[in-house]
Amino acid sequence: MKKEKTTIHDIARKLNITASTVSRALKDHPRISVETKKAVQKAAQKLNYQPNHIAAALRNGRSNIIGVIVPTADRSFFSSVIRGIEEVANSAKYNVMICQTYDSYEKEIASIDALLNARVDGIIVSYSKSTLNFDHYNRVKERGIPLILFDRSNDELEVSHVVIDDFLGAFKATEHLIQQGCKRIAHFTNTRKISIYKERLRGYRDALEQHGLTYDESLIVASDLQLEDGRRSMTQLLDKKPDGVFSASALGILGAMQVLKENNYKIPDDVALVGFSNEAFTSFTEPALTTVEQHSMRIGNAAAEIFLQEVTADSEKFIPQKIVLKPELIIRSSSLRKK
Amino acid sequence: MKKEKTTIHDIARKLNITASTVSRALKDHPRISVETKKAVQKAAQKLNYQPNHIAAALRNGRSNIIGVIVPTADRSFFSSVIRGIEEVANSAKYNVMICQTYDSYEKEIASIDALLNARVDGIIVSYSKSTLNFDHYNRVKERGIPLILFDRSNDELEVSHVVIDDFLGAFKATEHLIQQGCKRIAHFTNTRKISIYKERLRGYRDALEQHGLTYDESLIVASDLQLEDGRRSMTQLLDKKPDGVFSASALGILGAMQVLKENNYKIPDDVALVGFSNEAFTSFTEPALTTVEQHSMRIGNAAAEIFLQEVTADSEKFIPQKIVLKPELIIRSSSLRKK
DNA sequence: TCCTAAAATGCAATCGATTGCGCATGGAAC
DNA sequence: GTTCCATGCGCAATCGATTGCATTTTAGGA
Repeated sequence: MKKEKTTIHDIARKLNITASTVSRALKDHPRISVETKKAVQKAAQKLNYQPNHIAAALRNGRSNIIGVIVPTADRSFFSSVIRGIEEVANSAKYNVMICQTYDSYEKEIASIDALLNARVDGIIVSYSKSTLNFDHYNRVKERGIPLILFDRSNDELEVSHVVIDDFLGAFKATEHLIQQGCKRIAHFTNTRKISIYKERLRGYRDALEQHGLTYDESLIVASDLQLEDGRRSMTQLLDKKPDGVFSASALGILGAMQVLKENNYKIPDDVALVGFSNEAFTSFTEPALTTVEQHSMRIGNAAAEIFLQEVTADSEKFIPQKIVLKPELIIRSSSLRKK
Repeated sequence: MKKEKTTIHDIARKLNITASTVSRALKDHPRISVETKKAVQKAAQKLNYQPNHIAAALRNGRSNIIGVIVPTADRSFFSSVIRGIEEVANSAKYNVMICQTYDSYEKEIASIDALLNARVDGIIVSYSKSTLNFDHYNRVKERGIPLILFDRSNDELEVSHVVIDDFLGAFKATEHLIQQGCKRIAHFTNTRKISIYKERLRGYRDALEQHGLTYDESLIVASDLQLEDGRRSMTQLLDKKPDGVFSASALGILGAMQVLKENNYKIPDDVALVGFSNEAFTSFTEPALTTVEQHSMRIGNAAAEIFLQEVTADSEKFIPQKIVLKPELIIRSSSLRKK
C-alpha cells in the first residue's frame, strides 16, 4: 500500500509555483489567474490530492466538526434529530460527531471533554436524565464554542435551544381523550423534574380544567417511564378505574397497554391510550398507539441552523434564541372510539 | 467569554522551561524529573490546559478518531454494535465518529470521503444494501488506513471482518420450527444477494434437508424485508398453507404476524414464527417474537479490537482476519407450542 | 578537585494549510 | 517618458504539539 500523501507543496513543485498560490487557487481566490487555477486543479486531480483538514483546522482554529450528544441513538426520536442535523450540517461542509451518554452523567462529561479536545466547532446536546449539574456546559461556553440544547433544555443555562411545545402536545393529547369521552384520565409522568415532563403534566392538567374535569392527583403516577415502569404504573392504577391514560413517554404507554390486555380490558373502549413520541413500534402494536409526533427531523434542522448562525455571528454578541416547534397528535386506534 | 487557549508554551513560560519539556512531562517521559512533572501538572491544572488534539494529530499523522459507517443508528442492532465499538475504542483513547448512510450508495461514498478528510485512523463499516461497487473501499486501503467490515461483508475485499454465523443462526431457527412440529416452513429472504441473506437461506435449507423435509422453492419469498414487504410476502403465501415462517429480518416477521392475525390464524399453533435480529420491538409484540440474537455489542468489541491490532501492527504485514461469532436463538411465544 | 557518564532539559525542525504583506510585471493615464 | 495602480504571485510566519539530537546540569567516582 502506498501511503500517498500529496500536499499542496507537491502540486506547487510540479507546477513551479509556491504552495501559497496552490492554496489560493484551490480556494478560488480572486487574485489568482484563471489559467493557474485550472493548472492547479488538473495537477491536484492527477496527483490524487486530498486536502488535509487537520492542518487546515490547526491553522484556522476550526475543525468543521459539530459534536452531537444524545442519550442514545437507538430511538427514532434521537436518530431523526441527528439526521436533521446532518442534513443542514453537511450542506454547510460540516461533519457530525455523535456521542452517546446512555443517560449517564459521567459519560456526558466524558463526551464533552472528548468533543472539546477534538476541537469541535459547536456542540448540540440533549442532556442525560441524570444530569443535574451543568458546569461542564459552562466550560463549553467559556471556550466560546456554540452550544445548543434540544428536547431537554434548561433555562438556567443561557444558551439557545430547540424544543417542542410539550405543553401543547400534552394538551392536545388530553383533549383528544376527553373528546373520546374519557372522564377519568390518568397520567404517567417522570420522577425527575425535567422541564419537558413538567410541561407535559401542565398541559394535561390545563386540558382537564378547561374541559371542566377535575384534576385528581391519585391518577398521576411518576416513574422512569420505561416499559416496566409503565406496567407497574398501570397495575397500580387498575383499581382507580381510569378510562384513559396519557403517558409522557412511548414505552410507558406500551407497558400500560400490555397490562390492560392481560387483564382483559378493551382498548380503546374501556381505556383509551395516548403516548408521547412517535417511535416506530407505536404503529406496530395492536391496537396501534395514538401518540404525539415531535417532528424530530425539524428539531435537528433548527438546531444545526442555530449553530451556523452562531459560528458566523460576532460571537460575543450572540443572543441565545429559543425555538419552539409545534407537535402534532397522531391519532391511531388505541384512542379512537367508534361512535 | 474568554477564549482561553492555554498551550504548552504558556505552561513552559510560567515555569521557565521549554515546551519540549512540558510536552514530555505531560506524556510521562522517563527522561523528565519527577519534580518537573509535578510542577507541569500543577501548572496545567491551574491554567486549565486542554491539549489540542488537532495539533498533535497533524504532527504525528494520527487523529485518534475511528470512523464508523452504518446504514442507520436507529436500530438496536447497529446502535449496540456502535456501543461495543465505543467501549473498546474509548478505553484506548480513541473517539468514534459515526456516519449514517440510510442505505444509500452515494451517502456511503460521501461518508468515506468525509472520514478520510477528517483523517480518521481507521474505518469500521457495515455497508449499505445498495452498495455494489467497492472502489471507495479500495481508496481507504490504498491510504493504508485499517478498514474493518461487520455484519454485511464481502470476500472480494481483502479486509478483516466480523460477522455472525448467519448459517448457524438460520439453521437453529429452522430446526427449532421443525422441532415444534412444523412441516411446511416458509422463508423470507432479501432480493439483494448479500452474503448474509444467502447464508441464512442456506442455513434454512440445510436444516430442512437434515431433518428429512423437502426444500420447496414456492415457500421462499424474496423482498426488501421491511414491514410492508413482510405483509405482502405473507399475504401471497397464505394459500400455500405454511405452518411456520422463518424471516431473515425482524420487520419481515412482524409483517407476517400482522397479516396472520388479521386473518385469524393462531400463532404459534397454526403458524409458528421466527425472525432475525433481536430488535427491541420483537419482545413487545403479542405473542412475543422468537428471534436470532446476534450479540451485537460483541461484534462491536471485536471490530474495534481488530482495528487496534491493525494500527499497531507493521501495517503492510497485517493479514486480514475474519471473526465469526455464534448467534443465539431466543425462543419466545411466537414459536413455542405447548405440548 | 577534576573528569565522565548519566540525567535532565533545550533547540529547532516538522506536520500541511493558510494569509498578511511585499514585490514584480504590465498596461493605462497624463 | 513618468507615474500609478491593478493584477498575479512569492515569502515567511503561524497554528500547537512532537521528537531526534545537542547541550547543559548533576552526581558519583577517582
